[in-house]
Amino acid sequence: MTEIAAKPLRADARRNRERVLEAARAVFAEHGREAQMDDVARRAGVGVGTVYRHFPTKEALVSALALQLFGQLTVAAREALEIEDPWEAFTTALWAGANLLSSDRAFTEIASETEMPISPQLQDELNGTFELLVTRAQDAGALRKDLILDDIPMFMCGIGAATAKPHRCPGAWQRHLAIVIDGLRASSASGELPTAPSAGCH
Amino acid sequence: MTEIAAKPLRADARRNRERVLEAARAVFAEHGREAQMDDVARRAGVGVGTVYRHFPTKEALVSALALQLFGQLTVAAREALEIEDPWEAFTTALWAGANLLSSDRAFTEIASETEMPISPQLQDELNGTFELLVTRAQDAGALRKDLILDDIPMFMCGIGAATAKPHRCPGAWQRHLAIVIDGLRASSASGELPTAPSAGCH
Amino acid sequence: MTEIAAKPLRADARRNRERVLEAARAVFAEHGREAQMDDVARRAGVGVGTVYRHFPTKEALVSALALQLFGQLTVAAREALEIEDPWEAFTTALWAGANLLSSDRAFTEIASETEMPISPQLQDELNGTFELLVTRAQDAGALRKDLILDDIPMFMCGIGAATAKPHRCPGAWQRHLAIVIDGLRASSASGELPTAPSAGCH
Amino acid sequence: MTEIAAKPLRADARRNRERVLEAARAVFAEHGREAQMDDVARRAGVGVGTVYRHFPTKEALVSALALQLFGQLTVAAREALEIEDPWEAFTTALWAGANLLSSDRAFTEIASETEMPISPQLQDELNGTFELLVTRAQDAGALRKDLILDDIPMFMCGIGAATAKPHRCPGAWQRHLAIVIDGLRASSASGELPTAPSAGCH
DNA sequence: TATGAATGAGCATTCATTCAT
DNA sequence: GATGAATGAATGCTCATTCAT
Repeated sequence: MTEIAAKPLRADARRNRERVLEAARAVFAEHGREAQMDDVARRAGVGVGTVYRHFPTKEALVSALALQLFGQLTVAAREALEIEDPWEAFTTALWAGANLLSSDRAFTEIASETEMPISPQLQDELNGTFELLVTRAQDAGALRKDLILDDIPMFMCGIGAATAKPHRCPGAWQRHLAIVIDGLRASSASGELPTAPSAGCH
Repeated sequence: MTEIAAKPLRADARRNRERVLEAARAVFAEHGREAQMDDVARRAGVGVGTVYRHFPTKEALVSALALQLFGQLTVAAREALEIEDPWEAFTTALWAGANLLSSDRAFTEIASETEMPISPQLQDELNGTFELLVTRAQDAGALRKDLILDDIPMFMCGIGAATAKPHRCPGAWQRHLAIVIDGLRASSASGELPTAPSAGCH
Repeated sequence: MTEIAAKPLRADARRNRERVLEAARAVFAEHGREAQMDDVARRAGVGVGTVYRHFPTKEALVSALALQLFGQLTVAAREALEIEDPWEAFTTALWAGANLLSSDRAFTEIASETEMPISPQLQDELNGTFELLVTRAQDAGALRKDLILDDIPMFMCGIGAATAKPHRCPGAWQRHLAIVIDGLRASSASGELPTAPSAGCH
Repeated sequence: MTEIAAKPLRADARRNRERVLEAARAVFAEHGREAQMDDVARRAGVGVGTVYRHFPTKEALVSALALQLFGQLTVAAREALEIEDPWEAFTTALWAGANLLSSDRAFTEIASETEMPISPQLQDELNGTFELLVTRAQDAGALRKDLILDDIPMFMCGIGAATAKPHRCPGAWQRHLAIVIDGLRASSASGELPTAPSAGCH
């Protein structure tokens, strides 16, 4: 009976959490880090107190947003893994990731500023998947051999920046990524990349 | 001697202006837009009032910083123009620009957020110089033909993002740029770049 | 009972709004325009934030104060209108107005500086009421014929000045008004008043 | 010899003092108390330092201004004293004083806020002169007997308020004073004035 | 001595966070 | 649990005053 009574509340709470997250995503996308908690609350149609019930801190809310995005990115990468052609699989994952970033405007800004708050498991899974994508493409002779895993998030950030509001034309980030991908082909490598940073570097 | 006697006060003031600018550069580089005027003042070893005497607004200070950087970038580009080999000239300019960005950490953030506060003349000169670099490299058959001028700042932003504080390893942006440059070779082009935005697209 | 339950929060808020207004009245009365928001907050026993929640700007707070006073003045004038004797009605309104001003010391200063922040309706009502008072007293032959509506606020300001802090003795403004009123009797007029300003002159 | 050398400097200094005072009068007249020392200096064509050399404090500068005005008022009153007809002498003094106030717009504001900084001697002379004017007019049966000396500055303040910038039409203060003067005639008195404040009340 | 650059306390305002209802 | 009013530390900016040149 307690369970029956408890569940509806939980459902309500979860629903509220979703609404807040959704609102936060929209608001932060539009105004970047500068967006205010009150705006999130208003957009979600709840009181600020409710926002704080679910996310004890603005920081925590932003983290949750980041987590969400990385989840989606992981899913996309895993889907790409199912593509047979290793190069196509790899580039598909890149395009998918870039697409995610670009649909969430100010996210790049947020992501760059925040200490990435991903759980180790998610991090591992994401890394693992991309490692597979990279290795397979390299083994197939399509992807340059000197690319390392740590270069990937760097591209993503670059793409994100190309998406940033004020000065880009539509289509800009697609051009950027296309060039980067051309630069990633094994055939494009014009020599070793500089100072490969020590493996686990963050 | 007349010169020394002419503007003794101005000498002091100019010195202070420099100190403020220098401090601002450091502080904004470290904390981004969020840096506080008081911190700039403290770092410069002057009172806030002095900061405001030289830059009537936080915005104005940031603009001055931006102006400075773009000035340096212009100079670097013009120097690169004197290199004979067109491809080397072009890539040298890119490396110089990236180097500037990377030495001024949070500048990317600032640059992305603000309506570029550069004077039209400087803007024109910068554009003109890069246009020359691009055209020459393309005419020499070294640079892919589908690259347009508007792609350049996009790269720069990307590089800047790769420099952003929290998650990059040293050497990361160099790898990023190296890959991008490889992707820019005429020989790397694997087809036309997507949706070339209409020329003057901001 | 429903009423008590209906808006419990609002009740609290409204109470606070009153407290802030009250405090503001006292503080501005004592220090004039120069009074500080923090002082208002302290006097009201609330945080500054609360003051700003109710009045988004110092200016807005001052306006609210002005509005309040003019409201009271309007009420007083309308009450005076019910007195039968036209001269007595008119002078009663003057005394009431002066009394209001004098109980709110620095209001004169505020009133003189600001573009009157009254709603047009209130303005109209106040003007209308005084117009009636003036006309009736003139028609009865008690009030000098050359007095115009625009002279009234001028008297009020004069009275207010007579109330201003530093150099007035208690009772001063009463003497001032008494003399002015004597000067307003039809029988006192020693010739036409100078340059009657064109009617609607502001 | 020192004296010969010193004098020219004194002359310069005095000249500067005049320029500052003049500038201050203009600036304060236009902007009231809010005017800034820098504005005064700029208008006077000197550095702030020079302003401070002559007037150690903003307050002191304002006081000097007030003193100046009271000096002029005293002169005017003494001149009026030479008019034969006692009533005309008295009213002439009033008009002269009002005229002074009205030509120096924001002075009223300043005067009301500041503790009158007149030297006892000047104060005495001003009081003495007006006392004479009042007594003579009363003895002649022209001025109401219940007017006391302390009522005079009150009028002046009232007139000043009528001159204050924002809402008066040209000619307003003249009307005000005309009415007050009519109220001051012995023949206008409709009874004793209220609560005569104890003599030296100031 | 004049100058105007430097100073820094002071003030209006914002916004993340708490807590009474 | 939800609400939104209250809080107050933090921040950009001003301006009277000082002091090196």
